[in-house]
Amino acid sequence: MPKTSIASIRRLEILEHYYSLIREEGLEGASIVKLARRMEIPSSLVIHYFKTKDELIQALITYQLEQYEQQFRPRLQMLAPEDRLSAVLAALFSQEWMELADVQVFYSCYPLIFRNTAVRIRFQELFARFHTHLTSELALAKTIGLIQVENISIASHMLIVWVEGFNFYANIHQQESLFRQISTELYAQACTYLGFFPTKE
Amino acid sequence: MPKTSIASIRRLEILEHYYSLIREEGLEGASIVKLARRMEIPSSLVIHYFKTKDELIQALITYQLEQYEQQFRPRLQMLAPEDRLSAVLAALFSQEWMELADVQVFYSCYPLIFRNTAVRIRFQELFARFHTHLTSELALAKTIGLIQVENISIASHMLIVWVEGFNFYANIHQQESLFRQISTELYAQACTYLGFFPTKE
DNA sequence: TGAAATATTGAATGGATGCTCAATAAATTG
DNA sequence: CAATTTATTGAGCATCCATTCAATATTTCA
Repeated sequence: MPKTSIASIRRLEILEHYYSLIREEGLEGASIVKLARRMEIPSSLVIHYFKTKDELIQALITYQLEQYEQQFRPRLQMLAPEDRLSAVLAALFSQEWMELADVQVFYSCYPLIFRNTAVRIRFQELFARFHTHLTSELALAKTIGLIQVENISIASHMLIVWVEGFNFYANIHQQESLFRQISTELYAQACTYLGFFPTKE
Repeated sequence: MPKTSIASIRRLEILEHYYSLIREEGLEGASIVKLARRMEIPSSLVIHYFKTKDELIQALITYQLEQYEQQFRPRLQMLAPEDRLSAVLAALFSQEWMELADVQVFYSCYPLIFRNTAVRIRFQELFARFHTHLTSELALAKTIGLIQVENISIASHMLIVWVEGFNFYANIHQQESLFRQISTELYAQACTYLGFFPTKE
């Protein structure tokens, strides 16, 4: 008698398969029939758990954004306050960060914000939380005199813009050397902007 | 006996309708049948000009990226060298700039870079040209001592990252006040980064 | 244990999709 | 003008799609 009923297990199973299907074939290539075939269940079972395709996509996005957030949250909370900020900044522009969410799925869902209000709101919420975390991180750093920047809320927006722009641009080029050049420069420029001078070791 | 044969006219007509169809229904909702219905022609005529759907999408992206480029090119070449850079920078983070390409179409096509090599290359080329223009703009500014930044090639990459990140982030929020705040800050920070101090009027 | 609720199946529906094909109309060119 | 190429049409095909439905199996719980 597990608290997680069979229903929630199945739903999760379906979402995971849907996720990997989209990863391989894109959002437009991922149909319920293909999904069911891949799981070796009738498509009607999928519909049993998600009444319509829109409901499935909605759940997929929630799942995907939760995954993303669950991964970046711990990365923002670690270490002693002095080392912390530089670690956070380095993480933001790292290869590792870019692979938090599967880019294929993430960028396939993104254009839905233009037609699907529910999706737009989910993205807004995600980035609102991202912004909150960054802001409290900057607040901490400012308290102990690590950074000088005046408006930490705006500074957080700036960091997000840089991270997202970096990901967007890097995906197009998939070129190791350019990637490193830009990420290094972004890191340095972010430090300057924040008025932050990490003690090198 | 126009040099543009009836074929190229038709092809363009089809692409324009396809573009506006995607704008309304997204890439996944835009089928050849719907496209033909909207143009009041049989779908086989569409196939006559674009043998497969992939060919149609390919042409659409070329068309879309050309539109985009034809619009930003003139915006980067104007005015006297002294006023020019600040105008360019202001343009990059403007509402107007964001509307150069239809966001719906642009961001719907973007995820194709992950599975469609031809699409990826087209995006690479577009941004390569964008980068070239920006770099020569910065080179000019540096020659006349307007900016101090050392590596103008990297600086151009940075500008692109900021522009794209800004667009990505702004689309999510569609909130006028936040938009203005961030764009103002980005402009200021870009000036600082470049070592550029526009003479205010 | 037995009744009600849920999970699972498989067949079926109507509609859309990408695309083919053969036929006709129009334009181009020798 | 005649021959050939191109543009346009409409019917048709196999396939896939999201979703429905009725029937059966399994689980839950009183």
